[in-house]
Amino acid sequence: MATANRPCVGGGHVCGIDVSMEVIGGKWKVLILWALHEHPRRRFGELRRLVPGITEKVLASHLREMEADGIVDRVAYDEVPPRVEYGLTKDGMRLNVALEPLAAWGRERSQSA
Amino acid sequence: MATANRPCVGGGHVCGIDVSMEVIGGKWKVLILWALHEHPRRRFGELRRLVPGITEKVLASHLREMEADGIVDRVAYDEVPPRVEYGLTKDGMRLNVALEPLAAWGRERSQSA
DNA sequence: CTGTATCCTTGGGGATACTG
DNA sequence: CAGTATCCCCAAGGATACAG
Repeated sequence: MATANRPCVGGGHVCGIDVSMEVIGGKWKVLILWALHEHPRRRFGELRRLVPGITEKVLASHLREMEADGIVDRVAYDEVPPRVEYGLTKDGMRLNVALEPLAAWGRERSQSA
Repeated sequence: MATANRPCVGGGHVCGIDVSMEVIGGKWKVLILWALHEHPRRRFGELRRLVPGITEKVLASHLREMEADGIVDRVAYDEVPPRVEYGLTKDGMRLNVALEPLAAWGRERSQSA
């Protein structure tokens, strides 16, 4: 999980924001998080439609990274045709909650713009 | 200020997180925000030291973007040698507050790791 | 349907030198 | 001190084709 090479210290304690930024740093990750929050347990194809503009390759790689980071879990059903469902882990849900104030800030900002 | 070309809608309302992500998207921006939060009204050179690893060019361009986004304000004193101070605007402070839960999430995560 | 495999492009950021 | 000006690089993403 590639530790940050930036100290990000102040007054002797770590700020922690850099850790979070690495996890949500991918171009579409917060959007995937948001989609999974509003539409729990979504399939690959549905996710692709829920995040317009993303390509299959990027969606797949982002999902794998998010899985490795423990914020998304993947359940593959052994069927034909294949079926896979993605959902948020507990930690992913907590991340989403932690993201809410930031989202609110963005919403206020686009309103007053 | 380059509007996102991503809809980021769900259930009919905009999520807003994409707006925020554009503002804090630069590689070092959250660190600059954090530094300015812990050390208000800092000079260019001080900031450079407070954010170890950043180059002058990138610090300057990030500061300019953050200024354009209205989260940082720049005060130049007409002296010799030149002296410039950077600080957070009201909106920048609110952004920092909105970032705190995310920072907490990151802190918890590095602890349990 | 759920993905890989390839190939290619772009721009954000790094290194360095220079200036008012 | 507080920045520009250049040049360069590379990894994150995009487009497209193919596979189990």
